[in-house]
Amino acid sequence: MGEKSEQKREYILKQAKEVFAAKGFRDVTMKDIVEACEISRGGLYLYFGSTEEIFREILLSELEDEGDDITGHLTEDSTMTDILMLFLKEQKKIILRKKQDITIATYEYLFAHKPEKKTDNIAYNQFEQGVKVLTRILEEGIAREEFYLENAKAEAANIMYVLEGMKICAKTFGISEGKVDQELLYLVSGLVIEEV
Amino acid sequence: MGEKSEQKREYILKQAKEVFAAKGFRDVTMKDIVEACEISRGGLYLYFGSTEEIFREILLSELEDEGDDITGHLTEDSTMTDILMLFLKEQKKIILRKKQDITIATYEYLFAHKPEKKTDNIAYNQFEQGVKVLTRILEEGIAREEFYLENAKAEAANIMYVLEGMKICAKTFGISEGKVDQELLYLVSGLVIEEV
Amino acid sequence: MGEKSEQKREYILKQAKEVFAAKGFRDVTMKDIVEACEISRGGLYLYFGSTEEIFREILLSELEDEGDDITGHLTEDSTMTDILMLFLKEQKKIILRKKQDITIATYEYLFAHKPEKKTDNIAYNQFEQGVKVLTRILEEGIAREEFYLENAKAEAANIMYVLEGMKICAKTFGISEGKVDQELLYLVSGLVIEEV
Amino acid sequence: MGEKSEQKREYILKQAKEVFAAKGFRDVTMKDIVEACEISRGGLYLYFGSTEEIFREILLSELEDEGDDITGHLTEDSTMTDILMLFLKEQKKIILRKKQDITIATYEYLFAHKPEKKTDNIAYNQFEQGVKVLTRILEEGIAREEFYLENAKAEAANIMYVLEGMKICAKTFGISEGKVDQELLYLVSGLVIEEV
DNA sequence: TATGAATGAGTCTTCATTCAT
DNA sequence: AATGAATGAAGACTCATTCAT
Repeated sequence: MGEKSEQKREYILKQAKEVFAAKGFRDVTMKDIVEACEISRGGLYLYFGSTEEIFREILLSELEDEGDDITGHLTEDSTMTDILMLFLKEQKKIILRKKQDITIATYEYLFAHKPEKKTDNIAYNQFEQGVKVLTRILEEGIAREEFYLENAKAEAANIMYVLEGMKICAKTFGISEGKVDQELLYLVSGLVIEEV
Repeated sequence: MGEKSEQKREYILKQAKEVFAAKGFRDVTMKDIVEACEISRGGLYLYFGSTEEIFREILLSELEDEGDDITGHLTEDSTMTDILMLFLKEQKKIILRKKQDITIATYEYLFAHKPEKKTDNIAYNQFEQGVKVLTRILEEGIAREEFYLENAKAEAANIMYVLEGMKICAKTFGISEGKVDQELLYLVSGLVIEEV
Repeated sequence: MGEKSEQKREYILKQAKEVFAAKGFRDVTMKDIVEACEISRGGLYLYFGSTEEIFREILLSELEDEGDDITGHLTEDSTMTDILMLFLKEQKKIILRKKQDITIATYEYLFAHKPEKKTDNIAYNQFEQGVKVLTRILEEGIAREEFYLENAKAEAANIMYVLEGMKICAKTFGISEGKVDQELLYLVSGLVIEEV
Repeated sequence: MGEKSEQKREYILKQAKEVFAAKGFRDVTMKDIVEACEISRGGLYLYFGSTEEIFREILLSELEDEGDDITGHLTEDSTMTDILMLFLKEQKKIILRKKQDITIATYEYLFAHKPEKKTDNIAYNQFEQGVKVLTRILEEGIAREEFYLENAKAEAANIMYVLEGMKICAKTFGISEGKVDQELLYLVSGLVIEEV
């Protein structure tokens, strides 16, 4: 059999995630996770060999959970501006979330674990996925004459950098919700063709 | 006494900076620094009590080194576009630098050391300083009719977020110089009034 | 779980006691105990967190071992003088013992660990316990007209101070067995009603 | 020259005594004394090689300060009971003193520094000196028919043990002034011939 | 004489990891 | 599968003592 009880595996990841959210990545020891799971030291090693391994798993499952939310909305009859706003609102939630937030742990992990191939890099994939989704939204918006833009892809990248910037700022010195709203509004206002 | 030899103090900071650049903040031990300085364990403790203390000092001296570079140019007869480009070029260097780069160490340090007052936070001060400088440049550019912009301050914040975003992306998955140039160009092109 | 193996716990205490008897309290390091037990550094910390903790345990078990020896004899048909002599002989053993003697360690420990409440103080309890036992013996002796005394409790306290005095003298400059006998005899001779 | 400046030597001993009174013997480091004296590390070593050496000196000068106080009174026309009370009052002060009290430091020192010859032992000398003084007082009292006693020397030793006992009890668990008075009164009441 | 920077040995303490049961 | 006692390496920190000035 590949991996003992799949159920227990999931349980460990769930508990461990809370620990990482609370302590970041570097401060977490196997002992912390053992205690959070109320299992034995040896028991944990049966499933995972290190905090790195555990965190990588958590990160991958996070990546799966995200994504396609927006694409589902692309077929609806709402305007592209609405959809863009929806996307940004989702990002805002990520930027400001406090509970179950492994953002700092993720940065700490990434600083210490640069994969050989860029495509193995979770952060890269997440960024590129964002650019892709945004590009689709913007292009469709241009087609529908909602947005005025010459280069959808460049704008998409630009927005993603802003979002990344706000994310790291939120974690290093904190940003108020007001500031985030203000910035997101500024981003959108630059795109939308104002009705006369 | 000004705390033992000021010269040795500087020497330790210099050597330590290299260690932090190479290993980040969390991985660095007092032993690492002792070895890099080729002094005794006790000798280091004569000057600094912890890696935190050492890194804080490095960070503060970094902060001093930066700053007013640009403001000096404000009186010259170059165009504001030139000055903006100069500012961004400086930022580009920071984003892409490999040598003596304590960016990752700084993030790691900040994650673990959130000061009570926001104004004590080095990252916050650095960000706000950037916004201020940019705002001055943009406002002057607007006055001189080089830039077309309604809200200089909002644009300044926007640019700073983009720069922060690129900085963290560079450290988590790497950005090529080309990408940075492209993005910076995109930023500027949105501002400048195109000559007919 | 009753904290790992109770057997090993006892073993550590036994070995540690020898170390404390040999070196006093202050000179003993966790390393000393680790070596005396032939276990690993981390292994010791599994059971005890400090020399203080270990010594406290030893002290408490000592306290249990002592005590009621004498009271058991109170019902027998021996004279009270016999019983008093028995008590003093026991004390003499304590004063003069060399092997497994943690007296000095105990003083060192007490100097450094004064509990808030007097009733938590092991030395106080030991002293008061002695006074109580002696008082009972003396009172019974008075009742049986073996001893001539006006204040049993005061005499009990007096005897205890003498014993404490001899204990500390034995440890600071040494007392010969002859001197102890002489002093104890002097104590008793002052109490007993001489037969005509 | 034997020893640099005698004045500085005395100064160091004076400052050091305060440190020992505050921290006992074992906890005091050369650094503590350096700081208390506000001299340099090397400077202290010029005069003394260790805390042991310093403390020994303090102890010896203490011994000199004590003593003959009482013998001076032997020629006066006060009763021997008065003189005995005076002696005990002096001892009471020692037992209860809090300020400038190096009693604990002395015990700690003695535990670790048993001299070869008993006559080199400060504690022994102090004890024997006490016995001698008391014996003289008691003998004179017997001669004057103030005290009823068969063996002055034995009683003297007995009293000294009681005093030692109270001293150590005071330091390990504390004795109230009332208790000390009570005990001393009990001691004297056993000696004095009651007037009819 | 006097200074105080520098040394390095020694202790404490924590953790990842193993392994007998 | 699971347990948890045991190990030992590694890092932090302090102090007595020396030595160039």
